[in-house]
Amino acid sequence: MLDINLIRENPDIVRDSLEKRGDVEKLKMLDELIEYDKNWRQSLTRLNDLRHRKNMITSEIAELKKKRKNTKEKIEEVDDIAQKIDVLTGKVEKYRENTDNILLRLPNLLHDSVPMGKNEKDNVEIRVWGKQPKFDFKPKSHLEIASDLGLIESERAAKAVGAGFFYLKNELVLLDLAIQRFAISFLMKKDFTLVEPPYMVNRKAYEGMIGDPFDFAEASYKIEDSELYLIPTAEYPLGSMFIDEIFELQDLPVKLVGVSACFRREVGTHGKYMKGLFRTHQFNKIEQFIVCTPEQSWDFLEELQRNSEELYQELGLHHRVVSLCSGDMTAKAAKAYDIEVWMADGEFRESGSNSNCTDYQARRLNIRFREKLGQAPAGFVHTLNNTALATSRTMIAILEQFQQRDGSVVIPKVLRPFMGGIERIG
RNA sequence: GCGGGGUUGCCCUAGCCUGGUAGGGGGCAGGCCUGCUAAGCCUGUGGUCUUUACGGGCCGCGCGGGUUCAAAUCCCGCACCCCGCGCCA
Repeated sequence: MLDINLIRENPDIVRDSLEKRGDVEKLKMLDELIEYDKNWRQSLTRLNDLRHRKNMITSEIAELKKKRKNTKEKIEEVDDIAQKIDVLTGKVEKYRENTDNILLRLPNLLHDSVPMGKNEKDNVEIRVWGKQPKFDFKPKSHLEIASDLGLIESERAAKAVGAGFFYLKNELVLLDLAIQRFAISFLMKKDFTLVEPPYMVNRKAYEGMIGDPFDFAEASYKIEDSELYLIPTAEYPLGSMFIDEIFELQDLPVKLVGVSACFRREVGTHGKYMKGLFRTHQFNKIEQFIVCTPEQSWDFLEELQRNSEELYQELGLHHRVVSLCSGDMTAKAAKAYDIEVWMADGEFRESGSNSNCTDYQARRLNIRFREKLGQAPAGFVHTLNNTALATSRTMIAILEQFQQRDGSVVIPKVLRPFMGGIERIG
């Protein structure tokens, strides 16, 4: 959520950012918001005037009562004002509701360094690491590899659950776990605190983290008969751990590594790449999450990025880093990098995403920090989240990049200690 | 699931029975007095509106309703926390 004061004082900054995102609809909403806010403030002033008059008379009544004098006239007068207050209150609330609804839907301000662009085609490649694997045979897709090795059941999953779910078996399960253990060890060495969060959050937490609440219904799995939702990423419960908290300066930054399953409905992704494990309703992910001061967040964005890239490098996976362009940026992010890993059909595809959400989530969730002990909070913290490794997409890359002519797959050295020394599957 | 206790500003706490300006302490900030291991005193302290505020107003006691001229206080509903009991892998 943006600071309403920023919108009042510098609407052009907000407008420029929305134009850069190419979000015509939100530009219109911004103008509406400014109008609603103006009306809200005007009618609030009038309402407060009426309340003031009512309070004055009320205390006069208290005085009269003390002196045992007649209060009938005053009470009639106050009844009259009370009616006007009722009417005006309804108006004020309506204006406020309208501003709030729009405010919640406006995306974060973009950082100056975000490249201009319309969609993912305009993302800017920053680095490519490793060499494209060369095969002297026709490489298979991960789904073929895993099926041929008896490591995956998709048709049976469709019977038991539905499309987009999978049973993993034997070495593929071990690989999944090894990827998680590897990423966890790596990040714990870098002073991240390991957290297994709840796999469900309540509505306030979900809406606070997501950005535009409009996306909410499409993104979330709701638990029937409760206000609980399956998490789409550990980021959600990690961030909402700190709802309404005030951090002391010396307790920042908070560096967390979350380990969890993630659940996504993937509504509205028709036409996108769907093959095999790439887009599933459930997958496991190791997530980096940071809470810090506004001064620290841009350095941490780069630090988180280095961590992710090191993980891919240690795995030996050919990948590239792109800076997301203005049109491809999620609502909550001020700036984001994606890591795209190479797949055997010759494409780089997103396997992780690193975002600085600045104070956008913190303002919604009321997470603040204090500059000095005993003082009132100085402002909102900044939050960042970055995939360390999502097991499904990392497994795709491992299976496809390290496949052999005989159908077997060589396991990256760094993972072997975490899977009982297995060097090769198949 | 049942019973009991609780939720007050940056923190702690009083006020609730018996409705009438949210009081005290701590911390923090500023000021005053003083001068020797220091201490004392005063003022301020949340959000918001008033274009700016010397100022003024409104809101704010877990959340949402209700009663009332007036609600932290009374009534109803809900959430969360603590204790005990029950159930449970």
